[in-house]
Order: sequence, then C-alpha cells, then structure tokens
Amino acid sequence: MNLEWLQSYIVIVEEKSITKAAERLNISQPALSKQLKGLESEYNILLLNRTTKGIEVTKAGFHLYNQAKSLIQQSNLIKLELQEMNESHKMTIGCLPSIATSYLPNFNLKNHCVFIQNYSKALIHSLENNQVNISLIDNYFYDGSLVKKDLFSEKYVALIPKKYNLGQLNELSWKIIEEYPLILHSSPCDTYSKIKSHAYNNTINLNITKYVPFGDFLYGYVLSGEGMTIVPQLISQNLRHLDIDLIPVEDLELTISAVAKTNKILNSFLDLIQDEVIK
Amino acid sequence: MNLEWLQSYIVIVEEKSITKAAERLNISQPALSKQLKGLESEYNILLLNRTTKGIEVTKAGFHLYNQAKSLIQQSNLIKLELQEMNESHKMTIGCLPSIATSYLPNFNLKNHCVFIQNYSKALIHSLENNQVNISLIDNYFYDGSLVKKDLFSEKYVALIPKKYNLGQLNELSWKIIEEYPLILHSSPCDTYSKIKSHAYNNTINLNITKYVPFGDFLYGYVLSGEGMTIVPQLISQNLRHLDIDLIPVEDLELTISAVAKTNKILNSFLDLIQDEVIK
DNA sequence: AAGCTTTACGCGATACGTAACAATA
DNA sequence: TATTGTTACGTATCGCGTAAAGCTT
Repeated sequence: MNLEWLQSYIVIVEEKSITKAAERLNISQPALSKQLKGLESEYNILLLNRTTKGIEVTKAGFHLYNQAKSLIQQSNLIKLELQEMNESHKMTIGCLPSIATSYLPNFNLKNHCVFIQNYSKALIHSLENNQVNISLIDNYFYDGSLVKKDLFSEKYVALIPKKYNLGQLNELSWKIIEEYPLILHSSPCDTYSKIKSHAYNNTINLNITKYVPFGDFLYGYVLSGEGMTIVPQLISQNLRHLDIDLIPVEDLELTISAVAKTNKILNSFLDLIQDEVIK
Repeated sequence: MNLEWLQSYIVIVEEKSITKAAERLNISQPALSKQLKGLESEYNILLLNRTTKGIEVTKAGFHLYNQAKSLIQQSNLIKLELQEMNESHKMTIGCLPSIATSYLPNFNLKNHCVFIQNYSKALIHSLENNQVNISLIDNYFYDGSLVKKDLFSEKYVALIPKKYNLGQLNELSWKIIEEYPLILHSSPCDTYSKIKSHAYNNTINLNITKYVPFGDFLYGYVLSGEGMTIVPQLISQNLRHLDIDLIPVEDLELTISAVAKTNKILNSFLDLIQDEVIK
C-alpha cells in the first residue's frame, strides 16, 4: 500500500474530479486515474462512480475517504515526531511562496524543512493534519484555534503599467483602482480573497478583467499593459527591475503570523528566528 | 511512504536481525537492507545500529516500531472493513498450510481470501492485527481472548521409513518413537511445539537428529531413511503414494478451531462452511 | 462539440536478486 | 572462518507523461 495513493484519493474526493485533483497534485490526469484504479483493485471494491461531469463517491468510497484522512494524519505525525527526536530538532515550516522566497532566507534554517502552499487556509489545514509543525500565515485567516505570534506587517503594492502614468503617486486610492483593469490570481488565493472582501465591505466596484492561475506569469500581463495587479510588498521587492510602477495601496495591510498547535513549538520557532538573523 | 516497508521494519525489529527478517518475509537480505535504508532516509534519522551479530534498535527506531505497528493495524482494519462492505461479504481466512491444502478445498470459498501462516500463534497475531477476519488454529494454542468454535479433531501420524519394519503396527507408542531418529521442522512450528511439550510432560527422551526449515522437503529425509517424522493426519493423507509407512501416534491429538474477534464474524464463517460443503 | 475518463505505449525510476565485498568475533 | 550487514550491477516491474480514443450531455 502506498500512502501517496491514499493522499491522492483524498484530493480526488475533495475536488470531486480526477482532472482537477490531478492539477492540484501536479501529476497528469491519466496517472491519477491509474492510481485510483490501483486503490480499487487493492481494496477490490468500487470507490467512485465515474460520470461525464466528474465523480460520485460510493458508500465504500466515502468510508475510505474518512479512514484514509485519519491514516495519513497519523503517518504525518509519526514523521514529525521522528524529526523532533532528531538531534537537530528539525522542524517543518509551512509558508506562502512569497515568505519562502523573501522572508525565510533571512534566517539560517538549513536544518529545517520548508513546505510551501499557495494560501493560508491550506497552511492551517496542513498544521491540523500534522504535515507541518508551524505555519506562517496571513493573520487575516487566523481562526483562533491555534497559538499565534504576529511577525510583521506590510502594505500591499500595486504593479502598474508605465503607460497609466501613475508613477508619481505616493499611495494608490481605491477610487483610482476602480478606473483601471485589474488582473488577479484565480481563487483560492489570499490576496484574491482579501481584495474581494475589502471591495465588498467598502462598496468598491473593481474592474477585474482576468484571472491567472498559480504558476502563470501574472507580471507578464502587467508588463504588456493589460492591466494592473496587487501583491504583498514583500513580493514587489523582487520586481523592482521590471519596467512597471510600484505604488502602495491605501487601506490594505497584511500581517504575517506564526501559528502552531502548542506554545512550546511556537516558541522554539521564535527562538530560531531570533537567534539566527543573519544581519 | 510505503506501508510494506513499515511492515518489513516491524519484522526486522522483532527478529532482531535483517537476515532472519528477510527469510521470514521471503525477500533477499540486501533488498531488505535497502528498504531499511529507504525508511531511514525518508525519516532522516538512524533507526537501527548495525552490529556484526545483528541489529540494535535506537530510541527513534523503537518509537517508529510502536507507531508503525499501530499504523499497519489501522491500515489492515480499513482493508477488512472495505471487504465487509463488498456485496460478497468477502472474508479473509487465516490458516495453516495443511488446512489450506487439505480442508478448505472442501468448501466453496472463491469469494474469500485465504491467508496462510506457518503456525497458530502467528495466526492469532494476524487476527489481533486485523490482517484476517477469522483464523483456523490448533486449539492447543488458544489463549481464551477470542471467540472460538472447534471444527474437528484428528490424530498425528508418524511417517516412517519402510526399513524400520514398523508398518504392521496399528498405533505407534512413544516408547518406540524414542528408539528411532526423529526429524522435525525447526521452531516456530505447531507440531514441533506440541511434540516437545508432550515429551517434556511425559518424560519421553526423543532422539531428534535433524531440524528442517519450512519449505524444505521434510519427507525427502524420511524417504532416504534418515529418520521418522510426525505430522497431522490431514497432511499425511496427501502422502499415501510415498514409499513409507504411515502409523497413528498414541496420545497426541490436534483440534482445529475457528477463532474470531466477535461471534458475528465467527458465525458468518460457520454459516459459510455449513452451507457450502460440496458433498 | 465539449468535458470528462480510460486505454495504449514509450521511457525512466524503483526495487528486486545474485554476487562480491567488508567487518567483527 | 563463520556470521552479519553493505555495495555493485543487471534486470524486471511499476508509474509517469503524451497522445489517442471512448462516453455522455
């Protein structure tokens, strides 16, 4: 039995589609289909009824889904516990891509693992599933069930084609943003959720012209002048060389917090980034 | 993660030897060594200290051993539960090799799985581990913690080289057995345990000249005249064509019992062999 | 035709077994 | 020298991705 197959199966059930699950898992759809077949022949029972518009979970399939989640969680816990027994006290840190590339490199974490996910809710989920010891999330998505310590706050920055001639502004108001085409990552995505929510709460009428999936080159669309986009400041730091204007956005902040299951784990992470700041 | 590797790891720890574990698992010793290396690199921690006279479990290794047992058990349980959800109510039946070849073929069990192990204690263990729903064991090894139903009893039969000229006897007394060389399977083995125990309790001095591992051709040694051996009557039925004498042994009986965790499972097995007797 | 899954097939990685090697008592 | 574990290497199987082919709506 292969635990990766069970993990894949869980994703299939949650996405209600083999195709979508394959995308999320970054494997081809036929490969995933065969994993599923493998599970069904392993257990000698039909798990999912395939329809032309996705899949339908059978009774046995639902049972396996629940049991598999528990099994995977237990397996992840074993791994984490063994890591903790390692003399290096290695931790697995879950974080957003931007944190991994722009913030974590400030610290010496070579004895630890970094686990990247695209949005905060997934990071909290990974913590609950014992896939990671600690997660660095956008405080906005914190739900109170874990211990937390805020690390830093920052503004969002708009990436704007030069041709819009907004480069001289110190801050971009939502009034102006309303007037230009806006390109966002497609959901689920922290920035997407926060912008949508902010617009809704302040009756701002956004002119969203394009949704770009993760991994696509969002900035390319901005460079080509198709519209502006909004990203956390941390990300914009690496984009200074691009021929676009970077302007902070009014009234929209981001606080990155470390969350964990216990204060002990949280503190050992805080010690880590306290002690090991490079400069 | 591969659950088979964890299962192998459990066997290594229990056998305290990679070589012995490889024999029990029927894979080559280097292959098992590599599985172990795979686990250690998966968890990035040393599990076993290798010495020239076996292995020595580290702290982390002991922790993994306990956790792995629980994980494997949970995984087996999932499999059994899914089997039960199958419309055929497929069961997995654990039994001794002799039962699988001589008794079970009397019933139509094609919708069920048969899981063969070499001795009753292992079968009870598999039941506790959820590897099987029901086990057919030698009643002698029943420890009272499971529900049980006796199925049949039989005598043991000695396989004797013709040259000993004992073919005319109706029953072989232990007095006579003492006088001849005896060949047994090496421990662990039900027959071995029972004969040793019977000899000890009745102050019989056996002249055991050879131990043959499972899988070796015990009967070959008898045919060549090196000594006699003793097997359950069920096994001896398939040996009538051999040029040896088959004589029942005095004072030694065997009762095969079905054991299960619950009466429900036990009864569904009993129904099965009630209904489906071929003749 | 569009959207989903399955089948076919070639390729690379993985895992096995055999054989040779190393280490220790 | 016997016992135990490791390394090396050839081979077979497994699992992936690409491409093409069913199925329903």
